[in-house]
Amino acid sequence: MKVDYYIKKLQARGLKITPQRQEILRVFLESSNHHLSAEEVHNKITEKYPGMSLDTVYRNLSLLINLGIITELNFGDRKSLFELNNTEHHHHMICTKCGNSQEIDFCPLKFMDSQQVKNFKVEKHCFEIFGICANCME
Amino acid sequence: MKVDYYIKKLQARGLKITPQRQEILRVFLESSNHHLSAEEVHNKITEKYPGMSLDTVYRNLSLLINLGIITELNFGDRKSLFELNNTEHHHHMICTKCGNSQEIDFCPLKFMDSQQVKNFKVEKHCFEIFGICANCME
DNA sequence: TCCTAAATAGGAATAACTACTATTAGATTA
DNA sequence: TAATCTAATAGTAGTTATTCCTATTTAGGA
Repeated sequence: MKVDYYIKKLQARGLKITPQRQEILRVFLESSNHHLSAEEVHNKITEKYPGMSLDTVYRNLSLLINLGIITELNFGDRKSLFELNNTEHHHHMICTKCGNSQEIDFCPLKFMDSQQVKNFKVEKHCFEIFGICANCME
Repeated sequence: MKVDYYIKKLQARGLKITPQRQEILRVFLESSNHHLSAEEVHNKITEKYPGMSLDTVYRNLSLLINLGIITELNFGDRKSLFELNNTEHHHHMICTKCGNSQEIDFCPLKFMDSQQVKNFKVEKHCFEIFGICANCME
C-alpha cells in the first residue's frame, strides 16, 4: 500500500490533503516498527520537517482511528501506541522485560458463542498477553 | 471474605498491618462498584479519615497487585481501575456510552492451543470488548 | 518501653495528552 | 488564475493520572 491509497480515503470523506497528514501516513508506511507512539511519529517527522505541532499528530491520529485506517493499542504503560491497519487482524504477546511484541492470529471474538455478546453492539475489542519472551527467559 | 483474610496474606509476607492498608481493603470489600479508580479509593477513605495521602493509595494498590490480591484494569481512558480478586476470573464488556461493564466468563487463554503461546511465560493477559450495551441502544 | 526499618503525608515533578486561539492554506468556485 | 471560505495548523498553556522525594511517623520485634 502506498500513501495514495489512504489519501483517497481522506478525499472520499471530503477531508483536506495536507502535507502533515501525508507525512504521518508516510511514517507508518516506512517504519520498520509497526507500533509507534504519538511522540515517535512526531519525532520522525520533525527530523525532516521541523515545525510540525504535536497537537497536529494527535489530532490526525484520532482522525485516522475514526476512519479505520489505524488502530490504537495499549501495552500497559500509560502511553498509546498506534498501528497501521495494513495486515490481517491480530492480537499481541508483549514481553514485559524487553518490550518486544509478537503477533497472535487467534482472535477470541470468533470463538465466543453469539449468546455471550447478545444485546451488545461490539465496536472494538482488545486481547493481549503479557509475559516473558523466549529471548528474555534464558 | 473479610479484611482479615487479606490481612493474613500481608502478615505472611512480613508486611506491616497499617490502618491505611486495612482501609483500602475495606473500601473494596464494602463497595457495590467492583471497579474503582485510585482516586475513588482515596475519596472514599478521606470521607471518613481525612489526611490519607494519594501516594499511599497508589503505593498500596501496586503492593496488592503484586500479591495477587487485586487486579489492574484498563478500560480505554487513560486511568487505571482496580478490582478485588474475590470472584472467578473473568473479562469485561464495557459500554462506551454509559461506561457500565458486564462480566464475560469466556477466557481466550483457555481456548488457545498451547503451540500459540509456546516459548512464552504468560504473566497476565487482558481481553475486553467495547461497544454499546442494550440500555444505550434503544 | 525502646529501637529500627518500613510506611506515610504532603507536596513537587513528570508524562501523555487535550484545549485554546490566532494564523495559514487546501480546495471549491467564478 | 484569483478570491473566498472554512478546515487545519502551530505554538503554547492547561489538565490529569501517576510517580518521586524527603522529613516524619509508626508497627512490630527485641
